[in-house]
Amino acid sequence: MSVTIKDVAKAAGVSVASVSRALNGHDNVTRDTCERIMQAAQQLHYMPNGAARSLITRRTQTIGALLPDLHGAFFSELIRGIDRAARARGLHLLVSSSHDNADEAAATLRAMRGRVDGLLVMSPHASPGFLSDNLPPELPTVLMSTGGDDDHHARLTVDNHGGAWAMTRHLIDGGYQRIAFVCGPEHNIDAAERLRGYRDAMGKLADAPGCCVLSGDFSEQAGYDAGHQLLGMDPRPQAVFAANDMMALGVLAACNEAGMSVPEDMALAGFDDIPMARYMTPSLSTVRIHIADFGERALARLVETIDQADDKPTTEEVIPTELVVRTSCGVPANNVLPLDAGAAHAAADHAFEDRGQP
Amino acid sequence: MSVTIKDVAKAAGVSVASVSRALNGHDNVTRDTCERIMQAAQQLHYMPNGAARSLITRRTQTIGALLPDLHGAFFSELIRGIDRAARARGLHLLVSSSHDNADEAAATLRAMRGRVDGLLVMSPHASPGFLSDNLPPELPTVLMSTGGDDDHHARLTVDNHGGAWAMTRHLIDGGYQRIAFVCGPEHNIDAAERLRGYRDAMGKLADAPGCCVLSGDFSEQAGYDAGHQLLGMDPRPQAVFAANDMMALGVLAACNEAGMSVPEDMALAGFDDIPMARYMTPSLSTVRIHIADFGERALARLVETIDQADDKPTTEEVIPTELVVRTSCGVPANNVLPLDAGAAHAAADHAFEDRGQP
DNA sequence: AACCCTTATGGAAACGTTTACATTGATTTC
DNA sequence: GAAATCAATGTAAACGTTTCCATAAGGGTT
Repeated sequence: MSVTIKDVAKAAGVSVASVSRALNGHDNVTRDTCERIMQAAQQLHYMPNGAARSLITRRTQTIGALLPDLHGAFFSELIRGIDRAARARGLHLLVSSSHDNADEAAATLRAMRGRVDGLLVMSPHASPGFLSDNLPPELPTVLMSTGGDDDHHARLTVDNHGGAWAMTRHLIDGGYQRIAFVCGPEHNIDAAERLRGYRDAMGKLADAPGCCVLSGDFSEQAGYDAGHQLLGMDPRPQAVFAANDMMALGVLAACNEAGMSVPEDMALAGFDDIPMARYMTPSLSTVRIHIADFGERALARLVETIDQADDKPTTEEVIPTELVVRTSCGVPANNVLPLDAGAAHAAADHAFEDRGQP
Repeated sequence: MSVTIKDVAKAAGVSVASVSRALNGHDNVTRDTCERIMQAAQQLHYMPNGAARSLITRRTQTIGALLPDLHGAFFSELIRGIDRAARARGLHLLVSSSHDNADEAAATLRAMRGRVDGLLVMSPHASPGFLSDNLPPELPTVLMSTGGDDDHHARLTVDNHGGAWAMTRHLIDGGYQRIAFVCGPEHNIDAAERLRGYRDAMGKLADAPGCCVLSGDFSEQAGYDAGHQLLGMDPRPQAVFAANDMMALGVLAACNEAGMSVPEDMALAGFDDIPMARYMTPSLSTVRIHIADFGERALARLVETIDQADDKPTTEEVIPTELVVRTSCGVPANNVLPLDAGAAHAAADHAFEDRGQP
């Protein structure tokens, strides 16, 4: 069996209590014994058992993150932010992806009890009651991009509505009239808010002049399909606003395939500003979310909640978005009208923030 | 305080043993009491404490992953693979990034003891002795892309040498003679192997005719810098092989900025085949690693190790790589010589595997 | 020299489970 | 009808820590 604190105590000729004190850096232990203990521990390759320790300290130094998925540029960035903030505080990260499977997500959530000090939950798929049924009570939790009327927990959301509104406005100001929108998944709260932003900017009504809404699911394939549909329409839309960048990529592929050029024949915009957006040709106009900041902020918020643990202001915090105008929308950033002058800017935002590995 | 198994026992009017049995689905408990217990548990919102449970069962249903970083396309894909395999087995994932900080990595490693059933370690930065000093003994571990002479643990590596060799050969066969190579970080084992593959293909000698090695660190910025250097050389290299895709991206940016076109004025190749590679213009010729498979395989291997736990074959497994010829290298896939015919293929590998979210 | 105060150390309880073992009561078997 | 078997349940030990409390040993201060 593996070596425990008792073995160290025996080897150093002291009691387990002293070993524990020495190893945790308490001051009430002699220099001499302390050294003897350290030496014994090192020699035996002793490593304390985390489960036993956190059983009694009621601290795990770990936070759990339940995300809908772990894959893709968005989550990579999100995890980066969460990890960065966690590391800064010496916390570990227990990640989990639910992949729309509610039962599995529930099981995961229950398994978290006793293993984490707090929970970060992103569950954009509306599912009333799910959280209140399955969140361990008494466990500090921060909800990210999550719907529902749960008001016991702090909540962070992205300004999807504002971002979509701004982009739509930008396209309108650029002179486009028939602007199509490609939706995200049906019951996704982010997707719904983006659609609402588009609609509000277009003039509230679902059948406002120029309004045209296609379904999608945030996947590139869905964008590609939507692109095909768009190209076959009779009064063809002049611009397409996809609810995320991956779908914009799909639309672009469909356009290229059909020999239509973007933005000349069809303007294009996305949402998220994933790293790829600025490398595409044409570079993609999009709505930037500071995704890593989002994650970082959420973790910071969670830690606050853990530290107070009593009074919960349960406020909602909104992460702002930012319009990023590149070439794909055919409209210069300063909102001038001409549709053909959009090829020269966006060369400067070539920030080297990425570090590929390997 | 939060509700424990005792509370449930009291509420159901039984002993804690019965509650435990009922909740874990043992068969030796009456239907009647079982129901009563379940009901009490549900009503009290009881969730078992993972720390207490794994303290006695010696199982955590969690595996730890220590990676150099969590960010970027490569790790995103790797985690996807690991997560997929873990979920399939009902295992949780405790991730951690070491960011080259040895002390921090050591602390993390020790903190894993008692919290995980096994460990996945990727530590491409050569550091002899580090692992043997800090890996919890008796803890099943699989080493990924990790050097050192540790022969107690199973090991998975990528065929970096073979991949780099194949790409270099491809460039040579395409008619290029002066082929430059942009290195990865100095003490990185993946990077070293890729360099070795390049050298071997070029003719072993560091100063073989046409050989030209520039330093780098896998970052886009390094590629950009290397690109600038390359453009200033007198007998300018005809082709550049970057040790990873991100650096290739940087080289491309430098070329574009200088008005040089790829592949006409300078051929370009990368390594990894990150998702972005096929979206760039020109699309990037690269060496594909099935990264997700790599992760999946590593986890499978770890689970095997955990399950046997006694005899350790401690074998090494090599993940194959695959040459992906697109347009940036200016050489068609079938190795014909002309340098100017490389613009029409690679349109078919447009696989919709990605699902951006949101 | 008796006192108190401080400091180092050990003993043992506690954390919330699971499980080996003991106990009970019912059912079968002769 | 008593003995033997069996299923359901309870009791208590164990897992490896931390920490409260008690104890012992110094070290000043009267």
